[in-house]
Amino acid sequence: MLELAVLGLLQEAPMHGYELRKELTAKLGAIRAAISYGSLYPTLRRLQAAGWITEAAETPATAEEVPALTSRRGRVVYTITAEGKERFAQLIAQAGPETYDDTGFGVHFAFFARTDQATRLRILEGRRRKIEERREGLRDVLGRAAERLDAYTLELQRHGLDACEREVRWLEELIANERSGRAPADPRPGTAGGRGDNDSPPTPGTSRTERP
Amino acid sequence: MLELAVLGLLQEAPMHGYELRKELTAKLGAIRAAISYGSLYPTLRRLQAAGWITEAAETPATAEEVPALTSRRGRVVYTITAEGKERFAQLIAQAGPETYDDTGFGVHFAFFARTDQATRLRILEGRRRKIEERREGLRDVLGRAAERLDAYTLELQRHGLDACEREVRWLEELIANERSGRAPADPRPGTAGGRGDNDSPPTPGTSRTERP
DNA sequence: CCGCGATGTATCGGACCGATACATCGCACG
DNA sequence: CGTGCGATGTATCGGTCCGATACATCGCGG
Repeated sequence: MLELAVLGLLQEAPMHGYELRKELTAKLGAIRAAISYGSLYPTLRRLQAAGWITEAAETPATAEEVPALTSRRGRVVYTITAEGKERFAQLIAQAGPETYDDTGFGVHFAFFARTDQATRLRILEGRRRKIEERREGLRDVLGRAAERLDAYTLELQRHGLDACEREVRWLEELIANERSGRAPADPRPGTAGGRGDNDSPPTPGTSRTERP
Repeated sequence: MLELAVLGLLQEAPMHGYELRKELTAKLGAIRAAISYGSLYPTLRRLQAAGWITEAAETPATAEEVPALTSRRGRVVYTITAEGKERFAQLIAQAGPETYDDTGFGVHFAFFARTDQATRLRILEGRRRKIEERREGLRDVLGRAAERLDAYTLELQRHGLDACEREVRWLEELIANERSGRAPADPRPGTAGGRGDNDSPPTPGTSRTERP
């Protein structure tokens, strides 16, 4: 999951670790607390070993007059490679079971602007299915096993059930929007948000496979 | 977290691994998918090594006529020890930072019936504080950094913000109930749910309508 | 009688987290 | 003028937990 997120962010601009973490936190703040350096740095090393990103020590050119007395540790800037972009496209398009759990879905959703419409639809529907299953499980417990459980546990289930129902409704809305070729929460096309580098045209009918 | 959950469940009855997992899934279904055996069995071994649970192979006494031909692997039943109960009480009472994250809070809440009122209040307020912080973070992003983000990411943040606001309201309600000495979602005492083995009297003063 | 789904125990590699360590920089406060 | 503190920045280590996998038994329907 982290792999996908890092690749996605570096596609927007080269960054160093600290910056990456901040951007990650901003982009994924809705679904997870803040990613740890204990995950980030090993992931960066892994990605680099695989050839999907390159690492370049920041040396401001005119800085060699500074002696190596304190062995200045410069920032390390990571840049995505062509292979990395391919890898990202592959990861974003293929949906495994982990694509539909809370974290996995959140990360995929956060990069929907770089995802073609067919895949978006597939992911939204898969997520809906999963949440519906969870919802049924909770309903079962609240119905059949209610007398076995104490009031607090029951209250927890009720709150969870409510959250499920709410998310299903949210997904329904997104799916309907997606089918009618509109951007999220954007009743009329043309106003489509991201000025800048939105790869995939938000309108339907398109969705060609990739570039040469 | 798993440690706390296992200790809590075994306090209700001795169980074997499979059963434990099912109960765990029922009790915590609202907050996490289903715990993996890859976590459960190592945890059981850890708890046993610490002396908090004991492990007993199930041998139905009148079964020695069955030869060891197939080396019948019996079910292993785990029972909590006195030290284990102490450990559980200690874990449930002390609140670290991990007590307030999604999973940690869920597990603590699921055992609120075995938690004294002061601790319940402390945990609910700590959780509220944490969610309020997350909410503020999301509001910041939606306010200040909105133009940097694409429409999908924004939509994700909105949904997350909504969930935060909802949870804060839920917590407020629970806190108010707690302060007034009522069971959750139970406007009048006397109906107090858990008939059975609730160790800690649910509320001060009220609700001693215990049935035979 | 055979297969299949539920019951049941167990391990292994890997992802991710929390704590910790250490170094630099700018600026506010004394 | 210095000094200390919060932000920036890189990095490791131990430990928890997950997903895949393996293997064995049992009851039931076809």
